[in-house]
Amino acid sequence: MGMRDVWGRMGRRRRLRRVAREVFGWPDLRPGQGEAMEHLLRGRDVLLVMPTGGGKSAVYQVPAQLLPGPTVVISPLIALQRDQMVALTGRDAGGAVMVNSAQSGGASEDAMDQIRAGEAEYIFLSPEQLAKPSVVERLAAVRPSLIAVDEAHCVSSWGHDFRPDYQRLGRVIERLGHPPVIALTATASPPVRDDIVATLGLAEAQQIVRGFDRPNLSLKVRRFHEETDKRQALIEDAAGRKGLGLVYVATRRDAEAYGEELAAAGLRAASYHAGMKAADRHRVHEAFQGDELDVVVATSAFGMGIDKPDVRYVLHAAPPESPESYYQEIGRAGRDGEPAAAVLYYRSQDLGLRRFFAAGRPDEEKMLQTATLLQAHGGVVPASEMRTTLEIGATKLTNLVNLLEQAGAVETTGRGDLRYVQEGPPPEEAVARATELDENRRRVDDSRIDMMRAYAETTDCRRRFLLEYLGEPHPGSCGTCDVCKTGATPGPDRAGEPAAPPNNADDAPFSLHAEVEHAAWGAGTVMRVEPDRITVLFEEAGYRTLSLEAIERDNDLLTLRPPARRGRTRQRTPRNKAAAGSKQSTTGVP
DNA sequence: CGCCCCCCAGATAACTGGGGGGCGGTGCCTTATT
Repeated sequence: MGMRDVWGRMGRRRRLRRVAREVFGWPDLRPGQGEAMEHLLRGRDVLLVMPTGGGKSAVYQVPAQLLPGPTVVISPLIALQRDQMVALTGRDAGGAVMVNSAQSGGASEDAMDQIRAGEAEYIFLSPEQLAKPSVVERLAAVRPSLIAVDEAHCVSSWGHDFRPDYQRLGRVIERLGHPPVIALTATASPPVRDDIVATLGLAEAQQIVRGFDRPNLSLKVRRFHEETDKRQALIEDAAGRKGLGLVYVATRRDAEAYGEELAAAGLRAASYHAGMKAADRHRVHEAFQGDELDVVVATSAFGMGIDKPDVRYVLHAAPPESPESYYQEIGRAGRDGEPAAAVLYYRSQDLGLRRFFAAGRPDEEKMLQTATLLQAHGGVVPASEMRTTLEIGATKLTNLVNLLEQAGAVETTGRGDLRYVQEGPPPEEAVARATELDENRRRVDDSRIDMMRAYAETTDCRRRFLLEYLGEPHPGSCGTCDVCKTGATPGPDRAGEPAAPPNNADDAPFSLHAEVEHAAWGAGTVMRVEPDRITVLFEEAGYRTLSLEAIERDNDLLTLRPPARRGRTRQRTPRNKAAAGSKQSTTGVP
């Protein structure tokens, strides 16, 4: 963007410091914060990956004070919008408002009026609000000077089907004149970062990634064959622990069942899942914050926005769908820097539920109908009309439209209406293309589940596994996870197998993060190197593990890609910065 | 994909085993009815 660089570097930093101090009461900027803020003032887009409690919100709040127009904050949960708005209205920061369905239409109108009149600096909304052309038009008219996408990993994890309006935020950003954009998240592996940058359409985004390592978190996996054994062991484990804990389960039913069993074992236990009444959920949340509970048993519904420093353990009764989700969930323990435990109670069968969740396919019949109707019509069709004709809801239609758009068959007008692309492929072909794209995505999702299995069954250092998955090389073993401590995997399948020695990326023919090309699976990046095998993340086939023996046998199977041919840009953060950030984050943030 | 539950058959007195159906997560939003 062509923002004039009216301030020199030192001037910018000084101004940012002053605002941080005078408006927000922060004595100084933390590592990573100042750098990200400066990029925004310079008109650049930023992707910031920083742990919760590291001061992510400050990174958009402070520059917002120095930029001329209002700041649009896109946030996935109304509860998060509310928390942040309340925090801002307590300061002399220019006012904050929100627009959502939890408040009256009048309140949302007032919010818009305040933004228009310059009486509010920050406006909080969900992606679904921004799916309404009227909302986007009104925001565009007040020329926002900054857009913050909070919990940006949702763009990647929820955009595909659950909340498809995330997939459309790139268009919204364009319609709002593409001012500087900052995407914020606590956990994102390199491919997820790329996905966020691509989906939001960030230009030359500066990626600022602080380290992920949490040395005070001990990692452990306990393997079981029988469900009842696993259950009993988990209950005994939790009942014997001191301090506050979280137990993550896969189903609502298990949230209730484990909650009851832990209560019977004498703990102050509460269940939490999305099927509960809002008032009950709220009460559990309050009790958790207020130290009235020993343990919360929850589905993945519990966690976003939580920043309680003294959680001492996170037990998983079942594996989540990816190592990043796992890291996100265990990262809620030990934020105070004191020792905390992360234990996965694992049965390979439990991955079945995750495979089921990942298996959902788009409705091809409705997709074909959508395409056929639009092409036959030849003109612009309002989305609402299409919903009525097809008898489907907004979520489903947005999903189909997203896919058809990616297939080059359908486009949306500025007013949010639908139109068949001139010279676009015929409907049958469009559906075939869209289906293939969707299958690609499912293959990658499936391979993430495979990586979760690999974590649970690894005979190597668990910390290294997670950190390398997240793109942070970790030479050597941590010495504190269960594998490092026992020198062998605790599982029944591979008992007795010696622990793998630390890898030596320099000697390996394919080193960590090398860009490779596979005869059948195409382009990929080496994500993990072990003595006898490597794991590659292929752009279309997902994570695949290849034995070095097979690679040596067939010279054409896997080849290095020359840098010029690399399709996608990986991490732009210099290594030394990531390492410096890593050291900072180990101090723990209360 | 893997489970739980129900039903039924077959054997046997209060059981067991097999087969089939249904279910399983995350949150915006809207809009009509108490």
